[in-house]
Amino acid sequence: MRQHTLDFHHSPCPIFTGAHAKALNKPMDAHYSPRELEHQVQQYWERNQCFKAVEDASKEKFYCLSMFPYPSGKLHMGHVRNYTIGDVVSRFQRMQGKNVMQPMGWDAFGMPAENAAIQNQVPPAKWTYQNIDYMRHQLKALGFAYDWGREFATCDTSYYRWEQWFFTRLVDKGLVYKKMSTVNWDPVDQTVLANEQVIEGRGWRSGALVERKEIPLWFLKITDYADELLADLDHIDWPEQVKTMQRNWIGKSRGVELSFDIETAAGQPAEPLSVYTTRPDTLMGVSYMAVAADHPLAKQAAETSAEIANFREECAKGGTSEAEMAKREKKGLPTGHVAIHPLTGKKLPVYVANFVLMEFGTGAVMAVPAHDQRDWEFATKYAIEILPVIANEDGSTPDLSDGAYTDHGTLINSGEFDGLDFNAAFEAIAARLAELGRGEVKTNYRLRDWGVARQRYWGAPIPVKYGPAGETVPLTDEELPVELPMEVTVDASGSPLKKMPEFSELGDGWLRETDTFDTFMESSWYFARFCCADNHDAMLDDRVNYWLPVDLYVGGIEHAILHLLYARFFTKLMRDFGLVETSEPFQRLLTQGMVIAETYYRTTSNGGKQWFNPADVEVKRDEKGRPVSALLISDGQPVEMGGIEKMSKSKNNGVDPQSMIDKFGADTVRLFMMFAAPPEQSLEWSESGVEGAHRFIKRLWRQVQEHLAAGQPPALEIACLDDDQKAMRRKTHETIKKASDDIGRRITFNTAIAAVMELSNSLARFEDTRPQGLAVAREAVEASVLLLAPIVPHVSHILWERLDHADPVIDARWPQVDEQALTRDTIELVVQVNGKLRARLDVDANADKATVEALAMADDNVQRHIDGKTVRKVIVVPGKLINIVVSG
RNA sequence: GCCCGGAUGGCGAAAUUGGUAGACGCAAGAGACUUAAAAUCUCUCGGAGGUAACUCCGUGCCGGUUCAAGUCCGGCUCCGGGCACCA
Repeated sequence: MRQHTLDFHHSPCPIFTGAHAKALNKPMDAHYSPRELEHQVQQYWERNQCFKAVEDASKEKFYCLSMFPYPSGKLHMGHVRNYTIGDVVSRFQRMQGKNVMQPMGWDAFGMPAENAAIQNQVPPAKWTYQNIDYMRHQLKALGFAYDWGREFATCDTSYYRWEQWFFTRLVDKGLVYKKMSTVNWDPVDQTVLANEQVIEGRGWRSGALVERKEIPLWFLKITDYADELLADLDHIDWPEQVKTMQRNWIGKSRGVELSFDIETAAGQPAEPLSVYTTRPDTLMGVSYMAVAADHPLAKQAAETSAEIANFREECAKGGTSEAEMAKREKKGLPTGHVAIHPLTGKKLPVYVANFVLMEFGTGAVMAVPAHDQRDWEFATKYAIEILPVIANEDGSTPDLSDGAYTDHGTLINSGEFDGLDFNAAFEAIAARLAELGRGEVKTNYRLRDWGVARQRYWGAPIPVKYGPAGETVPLTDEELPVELPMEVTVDASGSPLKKMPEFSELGDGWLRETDTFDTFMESSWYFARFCCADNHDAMLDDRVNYWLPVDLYVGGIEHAILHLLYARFFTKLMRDFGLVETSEPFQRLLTQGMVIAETYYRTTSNGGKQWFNPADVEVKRDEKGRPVSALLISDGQPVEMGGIEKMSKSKNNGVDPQSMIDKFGADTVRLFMMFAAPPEQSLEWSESGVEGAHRFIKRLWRQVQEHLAAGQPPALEIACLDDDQKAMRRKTHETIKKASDDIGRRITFNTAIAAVMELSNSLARFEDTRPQGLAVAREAVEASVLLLAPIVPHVSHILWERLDHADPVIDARWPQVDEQALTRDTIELVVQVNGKLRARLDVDANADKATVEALAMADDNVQRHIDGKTVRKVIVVPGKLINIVVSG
């Protein structure tokens, strides 16, 4: 079954036997041997420190950054794709003459290290640094043009000490505060769980029903910057979809905050009930109020009602994630309290409901079931009045039997406000409420402040201490940094810091904070630290203002909101402290798609699924090449095809980049990654696709060798070329034009590569060995090598050398288009009749409209389709097409 | 549930500003070379009909705008990303 793989290894055209290593320096290598070649080129780069970046005010800078990896063990294909994209852009920009900086580091704090520690009894620090060593080695094997001199890991004290220092400054400026917040509590393991660790409402290790628990936590005032975060989106070159997601996340809205007087069930006094609405125009349609289980009114009702007390307990069960809350069945109970409508005096029932949360807004909502879908569902379920107050576009009363009518419109059933449109009604009702002292117009944000405290060990300690009299004090500069103890034992019961008096007790009754920072804190400023990672006397220095903002940031779309928003916020904080000049960290953003692969499984006896790696499976195809079945290579028995999914451990469909590098070389892996799909789309892994990429590199290699063997070409004499030579030259320059635009502007490497493949195919058919023929071929060959140099840098380095260039290809000038070479004598015009293709004409490039029209009309096939019909119109798109519109 | 995307041959994709649907590659089939295989090279390759010229159909589904729609508009379906403690 593995025969073909073995044959591949033993073929007479070996790609990685050692036999040819010595031959590399001779001009006539028959074979392409990536292993030796890549190693040799990588050594050249390292020896000459080719990618060391130095500030140089005389040159235009280009800071290219890929999202740094979490050191989970080894690289996965998503990393390889991410870093290849960044590397291609970096090398391209260097060939444009820019001063390029491309750094790399490690996002080293996080939960997986703690989980590994629990499983393997290895301290998180040791596990992390081992992983970093292995993954660094892998990155080097891929030939990325990094300035390794700037490398750091966020778990280095020399990094996180500055984060601690900056946090104490934020405390001083009042940008940090502590408040009660809800976390997932595992009552068995007695520990706080991340949302990821809550599966269907239960703790992933203990299986216990998770409870919501309130604890005091540290917050950063990101909401102070909400307006700026929103406005500055207009000044950065990010994908529109990402900007839209951030706008929606910030969720700026204009509404009215108003209050309803309350008559409590037991006659106790109660504060007026405050709510916020973006639809004050529907105020006359309010038919009930809903409050959160933790709202004072609900607590009050629970004192006299066992039913409500039980309901409140039920609401405290389950995880805290918004998705889980939103999917939960909407339930509620009447509290017995009555709210008084501020304009009509109408009595409205007050419900306690599980979909209203104390953390959001005022913890209460006014419900208008006629014009809000969620309110409609709740009202329908509990038989509450549904009163339409907004008319259909035609003025009729909306049909509410299937759901709410949520569009804006003219008011009805609203007394004095009848006939007003949305804007007029908004203003009139807001004004009336203000007049009565019952409400005011208010701008609200969906964005909430950033909770940065984690009850975990493997993170940067929060630099705060608590005094015996209840004081909360940030640590002084002399007390910093707070070093995280490295030799610890981690178990499932939470952070060991809490059990380490040598860490937490400072004497005289003072206690140190044992919570650590959210790991998003580290990833919110690492791009700035890369500019001056060797400075151990300051967080940042002047060099940041040479390099920042990052010119291109490359990473997964999954970071579209949280990481990217926090990094933008942090940049604005640093700016306001005079640490950086820029207001935005990342000028241009490229969000790359996932790497996906086919999955294979067998159903086990207990009904579960056993997943098999694609490398261990052979696919059977029918005569059309359609996959029909798959066999496990080891036992020859069938397996099921489970569809194409994101590469993951759980589906066992991950392909190890290392095995592919060993088998085909880094250039092949890079080429395949860049060719198989545009960067923003998901990329399906295909080993035969990789083989195809490998074939292309071998063909290019051979093409260059054959060209060199044909002899030294003379200087190109453009005036002396015949038509075939001109056509070949036109193809070369068309390719340069397209590839430059594709790589430089569009960032679509797949089409750039396809264009070079076309050039290579044209060149293979161009068998002109006359002196000027060789000169034309030389231009084509050199263009191919230069255009591919950012993508397959190792083989390009060698080929460029063979083509007799003294300077390395990394410093070669990007090829320039000769516009003269692009001109054509004739062009192809398409002729349509009623929009359907009927003929193609070769016409003189300078032919006028009348001539072209006459030629089109004269065509036999066109005549057949317009014969006996009336020509109504002729549309001519110059240089492209003619459409003859006929009828009858 | 809410927010943001995506869907084109057997497969990955291309078509950049509304103007030739399927470039380039993979798989498959046929052939050349070879004792043989591998490698390499040549040809075919959306579906249906036709000896051919050519014709009809075809970009997830339904409808619309336009001389012209993969592309624009309205309504769906399915798949993916995010939802604040995975990173």
